[in-house]
Amino acid sequence: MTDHSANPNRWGRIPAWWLDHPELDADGLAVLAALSTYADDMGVCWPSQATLAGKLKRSRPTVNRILGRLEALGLVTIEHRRSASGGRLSCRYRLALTVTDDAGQGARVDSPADSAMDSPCPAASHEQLEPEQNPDTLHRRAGRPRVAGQEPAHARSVAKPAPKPTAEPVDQDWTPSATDRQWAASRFPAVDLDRHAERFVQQCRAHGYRYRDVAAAWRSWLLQDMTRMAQQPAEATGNPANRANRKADARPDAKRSANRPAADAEQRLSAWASVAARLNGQPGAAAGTANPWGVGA
DNA sequence: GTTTGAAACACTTCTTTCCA
DNA sequence: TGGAAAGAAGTGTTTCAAAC
Repeated sequence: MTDHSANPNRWGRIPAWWLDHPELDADGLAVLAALSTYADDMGVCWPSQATLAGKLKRSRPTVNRILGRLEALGLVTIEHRRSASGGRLSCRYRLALTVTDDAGQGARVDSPADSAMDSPCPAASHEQLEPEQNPDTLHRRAGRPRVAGQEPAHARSVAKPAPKPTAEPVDQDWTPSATDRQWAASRFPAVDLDRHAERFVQQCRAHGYRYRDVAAAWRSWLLQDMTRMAQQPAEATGNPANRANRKADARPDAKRSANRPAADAEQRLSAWASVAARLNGQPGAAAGTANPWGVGA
């Protein structure tokens, strides 16, 4: 990610649904806000606890406790890092920028509490992910011609909101269309598409996931599943021992459960699928990321 | 009862110092 | 010059007492 942590002019992005979270207090929001100023466009950053404590004028243990609560709420995913030689590094924090079933817990961007009178910005201003946050990027943006749908969030706040489809739960009988099957078969000919689609439907219904474009969401799941299988064949087998050993190796004194990686992957999957669905609903809205999942390409 | 901060702890790498 | 030992530095976690 771009290292702009030392730049005092950096800024962060705070999803409105964080404010609607019933269990997120001021301290938690402060830590999330601090993290967001370090995070990249995917919400990933790795400031040390000491750094966060210094910025927030709190002690390091206090920040650590708040981070623990945020992780429990699903608002941030904490990954303990080790250097190549095994040394301990600061944790990597992944912010939950989009609403997932685990992290949302009743909080919705389109919360009933947010009437039109309470919303100074059009809903569309929540939608776009920023490619970068450093001032250099802002300057570049200011000097370059804009493509429709690529305006930064603060600029879009005064733009006319684009109509967006309503997110709907995945139908029990949903199956990929012929076009979707052709698309999937061309990329992953060895995959049992019916089985994958069935698992997708069951997972979505089990967690209450809602999508504006179910097909795009399924494509995103498929792409991510295949990527995971290619990168982590041992974990993809679902062998608990492998996951436990990997975690133990990464952090011997950890007390966290061994199934964290699976939960992390599930959360990321949901978030990415949600974003992919929205991007698919707004062609060319990837803001320079060139449609990272290739969905709808 | 809850929240907070100080202190101590464990773990590792890196640097410095000493000695053969 | 090279290896071993000691100390410093940086990280996250836990405990405990004080304040609210």
